[in-house]
Amino acid sequence: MKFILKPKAPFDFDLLWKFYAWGKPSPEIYENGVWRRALNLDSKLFPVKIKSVGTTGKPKLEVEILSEISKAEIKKLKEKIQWIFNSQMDLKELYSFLDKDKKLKTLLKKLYGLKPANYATVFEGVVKTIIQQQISLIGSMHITSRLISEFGEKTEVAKECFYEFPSPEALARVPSAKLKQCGLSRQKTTYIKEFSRSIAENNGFNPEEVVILPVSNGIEKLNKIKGVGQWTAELVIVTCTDHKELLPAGDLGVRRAISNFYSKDLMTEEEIRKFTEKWGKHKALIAYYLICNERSDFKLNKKGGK
DNA sequence: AGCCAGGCTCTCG
DNA sequence: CGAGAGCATGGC
Repeated sequence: MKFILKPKAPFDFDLLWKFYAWGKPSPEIYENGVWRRALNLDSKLFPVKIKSVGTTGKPKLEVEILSEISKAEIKKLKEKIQWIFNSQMDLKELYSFLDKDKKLKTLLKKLYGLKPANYATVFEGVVKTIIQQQISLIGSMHITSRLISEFGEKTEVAKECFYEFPSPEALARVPSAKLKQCGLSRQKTTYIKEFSRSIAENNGFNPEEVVILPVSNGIEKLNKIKGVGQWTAELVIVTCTDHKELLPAGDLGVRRAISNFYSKDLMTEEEIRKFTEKWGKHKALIAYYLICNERSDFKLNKKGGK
């Protein structure tokens, strides 16, 4: 079955994936303008395909579900999809803010209609962000893809594979040695297994709660997870919740993007915090725009991947 | 070839 | 406390 989603304008569906298309399951795959992945709702797996059938000014997304689905399930899935694409986000305030700044204004032309995606779940966000610690973004993407291909749920429709991120249960069950084979360090293997097991066993901590908590409480909760320090917690907050006022100022990528844009030597975390005070509640979004701006000429997977 | 890349925990002094 | 070791991969 198919239905149409109408995101809040402006919204450029394809723009985001120019920066993140990867060709391997992340678990989403974006090819030729079509985004696909499987989504797990209450232990049922739904293969989903999405493409843009509108324009940036009048955005429309065609959503196709390639399995049996009930009315109630459609409603839930729709909410999930809107969440993942942040499609209802209102960019008006951000844009009038950027427009008043001579330098930031230049971002509007290139990145008009860009919205940041959210990770589908906080669980997925935490695991991915732990993998990203210390190593390069590309390196972490390879490892994450292997994890998904090996241990994620998948379903095939018309010879196309749809992947879902591995469940806590699945990752808790996988022997450490097999996780390590994906390229994870010994420590990261332990962090991910312990975190997965604590959720699978339902030890009272539901990471998804973080979405509705105030930032400081969310970070506090996340910091209790072994393997999650300040950097990881802050990244999870900006990539998994609506708290876009938070800026992960200690992140090297953020520091570089902001410093470069203003032709300054790499600023320290403190300098970044001071410098971005005037950005108010738009901090994370502006930083996100700067990172994508930097990446416009940056190509992933040059060699076609292995 | 070897260093660096979107850190974190544990250990030691 | 603060500094330092150790860890893993891919890219340059």
